Amino acid sequence: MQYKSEEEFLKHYDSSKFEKLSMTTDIIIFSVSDSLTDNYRKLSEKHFSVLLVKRSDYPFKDKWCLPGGFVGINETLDDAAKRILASETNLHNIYIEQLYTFGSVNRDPRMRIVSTAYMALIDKNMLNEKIPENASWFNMKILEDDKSIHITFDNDVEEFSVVIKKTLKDLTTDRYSYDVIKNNHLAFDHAIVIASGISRLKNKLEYTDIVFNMMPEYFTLGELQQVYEVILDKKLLDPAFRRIIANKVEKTDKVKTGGGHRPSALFRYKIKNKRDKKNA
Amino acid sequence: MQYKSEEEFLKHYDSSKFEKLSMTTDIIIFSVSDSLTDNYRKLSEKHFSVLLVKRSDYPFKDKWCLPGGFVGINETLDDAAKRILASETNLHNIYIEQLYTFGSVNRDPRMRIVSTAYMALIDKNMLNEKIPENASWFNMKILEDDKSIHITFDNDVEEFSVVIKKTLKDLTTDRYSYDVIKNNHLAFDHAIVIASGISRLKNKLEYTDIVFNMMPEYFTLGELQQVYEVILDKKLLDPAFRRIIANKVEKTDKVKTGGGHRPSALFRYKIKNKRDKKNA
DNA sequence: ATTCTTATTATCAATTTGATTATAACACAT
DNA sequence: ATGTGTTATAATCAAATTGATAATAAGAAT
Repeated sequence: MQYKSEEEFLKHYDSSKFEKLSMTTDIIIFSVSDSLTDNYRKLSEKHFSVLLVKRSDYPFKDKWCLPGGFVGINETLDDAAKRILASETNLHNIYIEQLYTFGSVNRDPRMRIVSTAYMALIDKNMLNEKIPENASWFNMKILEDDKSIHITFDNDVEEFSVVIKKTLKDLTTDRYSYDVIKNNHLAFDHAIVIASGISRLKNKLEYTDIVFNMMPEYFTLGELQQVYEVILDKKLLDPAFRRIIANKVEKTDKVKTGGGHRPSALFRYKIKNKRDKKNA
Repeated sequence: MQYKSEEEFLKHYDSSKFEKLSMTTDIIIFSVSDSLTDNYRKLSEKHFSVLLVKRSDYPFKDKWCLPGGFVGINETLDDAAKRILASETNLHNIYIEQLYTFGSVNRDPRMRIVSTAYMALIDKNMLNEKIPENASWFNMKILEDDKSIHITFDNDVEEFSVVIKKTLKDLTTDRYSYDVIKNNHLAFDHAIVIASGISRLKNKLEYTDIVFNMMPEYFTLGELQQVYEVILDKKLLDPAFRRIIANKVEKTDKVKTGGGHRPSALFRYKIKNKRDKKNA
């Protein structure tokens, strides 16, 4: 059949002729938390943490999963992600970026569901409002090598771990494909989604200022370094770290005392001067 | 209603209760081509090129677009991308990676269609089989600054350009959102899809070996440098380039003569020694 | 043989990194 | 008040990397 114009074509268009599926978005909400390690001296240690939700219904009843939900027919993917993020945290203006779209056929036992994963970073200190009843922050301990990723999740009530095998997918870009080896507590393919998010975040830590989305307005360089160390799972040398970070932050006249040692200056993220290309 | 088990739940599950939509994949197939600049001396110049398809039907009849197609209900996104890639090039084992999922509501005038874009890189010399009748390679000339991207497409028969405005979306990661300012020849939101692909490729050129997916087995360092230069749209200093590339390639005993100057050695991509972390 | 052109290596200063050591200043114990 | 432990912060210096320019190489054209 021939149409004379785009308008005419669209008027007769039968949208039912193509197969349709459902889409969801899942949000990996990362943050760093302070855990008291020495109650007496009020020393705290930073942890890399993720927000998980306990499933109350089938499928995967009682397993933990990422906050997520269906994408409305008149809703953009970004809007769906922001809606879900806001419903979990009551926060707006949060850093969020699209991560990857997971489209294997049987990732959901109910039906064909393609899910676009997003990664959000928040400063937990902003979380005045309570998170929902069925949600919980889990501290993560990540051990990664060429072959596998081992993530331990801990929310003080329960602890579990997942093990993911990495297989080099492409030699030129060092991309890996992930296979879950051990996972008794995370629903769907969310172990892999989280692993992908961790990988993205680790990479972006090194070449962007993304970390500041997880920091409060004022922080010490030691605290900032701890955040890098706990996410990258490696110790950094102080002087090298300070050199790298130096032109991204500015010293304020505030200090943090009480640590039983020399007080540390509080710094603040420095809004980049666009003319100064070296800050990029 | 309460179910006793996951099996029972799934047996009664009504998949029609959620809104459904269609998904497509679009593939940005990038390559580099040699264009003769001096017929007499057989001098050629490299161009960064992309494969476009002319739409024969509505919507966007007679406009150019990326090769793409609907994702089958029992087909993974990756499989759909590979299927479409193979249908355009008759090539398998091509480098392909997922790029981004475009999910705005009205990106297709027919109905709600979410599209996951993939980027593929090929060496055009491998293309023995002809590309389809309605497809064409376009050389691209890319001019980019902080504010905009200007891409000129040229396939020797026609030439057109698109202009895209960049708006800084996030300060910490220098992410931009793209708005099409001028576009009379590309269908859908494919101008933005292509711009996103170019951005991804430019970035990956600098920290991966992705470029070798576009190179023949044997190449001179001059040719390789030209590929970098034409994609990044800037001149590189020879010694610096050679230092960076040195441990990624190995010299063979073949040479390329006939250029009216000292012959150049032919190199080959060196498979990385996994123990040598410095090559990563 | 001379000249042109690009290939390839050499050279060297400038800058950036890696790593260690030195100094600062608070909190606590004596 | 003094000393000790702890982390903060700066200073130092060798090693490695980068930016930039100059020097040499070798086929092809004249």
